[in-house]
Amino acid sequence: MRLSTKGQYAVRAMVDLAYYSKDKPVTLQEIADREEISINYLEQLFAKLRRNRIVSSVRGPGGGYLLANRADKISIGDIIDAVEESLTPVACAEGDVGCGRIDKCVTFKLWKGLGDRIKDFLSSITVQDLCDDAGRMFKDQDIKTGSRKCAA
Amino acid sequence: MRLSTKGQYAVRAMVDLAYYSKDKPVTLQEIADREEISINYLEQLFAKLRRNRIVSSVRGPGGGYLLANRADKISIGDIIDAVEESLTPVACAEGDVGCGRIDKCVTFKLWKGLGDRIKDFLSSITVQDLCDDAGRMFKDQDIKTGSRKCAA
DNA sequence: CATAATCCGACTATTTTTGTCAAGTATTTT
DNA sequence: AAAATACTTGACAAAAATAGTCGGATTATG
Repeated sequence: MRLSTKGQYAVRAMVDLAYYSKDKPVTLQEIADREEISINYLEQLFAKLRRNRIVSSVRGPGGGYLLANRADKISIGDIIDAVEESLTPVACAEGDVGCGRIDKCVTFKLWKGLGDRIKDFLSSITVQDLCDDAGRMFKDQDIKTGSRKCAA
Repeated sequence: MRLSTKGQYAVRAMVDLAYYSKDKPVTLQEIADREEISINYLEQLFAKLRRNRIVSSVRGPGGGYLLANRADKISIGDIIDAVEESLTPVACAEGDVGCGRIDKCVTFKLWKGLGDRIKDFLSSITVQDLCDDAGRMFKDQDIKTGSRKCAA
């Protein structure tokens, strides 16, 4: 029941981006340095984030990435959905249809229920919430202090 | 964020066991047939379940497995804990200690919160609950109808 | 044009998952 | 005691997912 690093990195990168992009684009290089994530790997993640319209990009010198929406409109669930395949704990609980034998499957309701809890929780927390936390935690310090060394 | 089949199989097998073992032990072969799970794989799972005192075993002809406790005292969380490593979404949220930088890590609270929700939910549902569901669903039919063909 | 940045697709190594297999141990029935 | 039944253990292995790398193409700026 582990979230892949893909999801963890994406959340960290998004918080970092929200925290540092006031108006001008932030480059992946900056984020990679602060968060200590390979820039090549970040590229993959941001490609997905862009396709899902979580971020927007500006090419060329001076370019980089921006949030596509207000930070308080982007939930953690949105981010993980974008880079990760799914938040449902088992395949048959995907969507609402199940395996076509819902009425006969004892465990379907269970996994569906669990998936709903997970989604509800992650939808209830926004990038803005985490940025506020970060602001309180770091005040003047650089935000990177927090994410460095920490596995999550 | 997928539960491995190990966890899914274990839950199905435990419900099957609870449903069919009124007093006498149920053999793995029976469970394997009904649930269409490789008996060799089931052996591994039941070894863990036994070590965690979720089930007890009876050897020799006529032997098999029994629940070690009342079905309403065994939660789904117990089962998954026994066969699966962990229910925490990220490594650093394991236990309560985090990475030793809790006070500096922006995302720790998030993952800890998610893990708590997952655990709370899975602890709130017991094998008995699922058996009751199964009883309502199948009435006279064989319970296996449900689990067969269903990925979960 | 040179440079700084994103964009894109292919490739690879490692780890985890999902089993299988074989030989052995313990127990009960006959 | 022998045979049948069932659990135990540990090694092995194929397949899938994860994590990360690499090279180059594209785009915009100055």
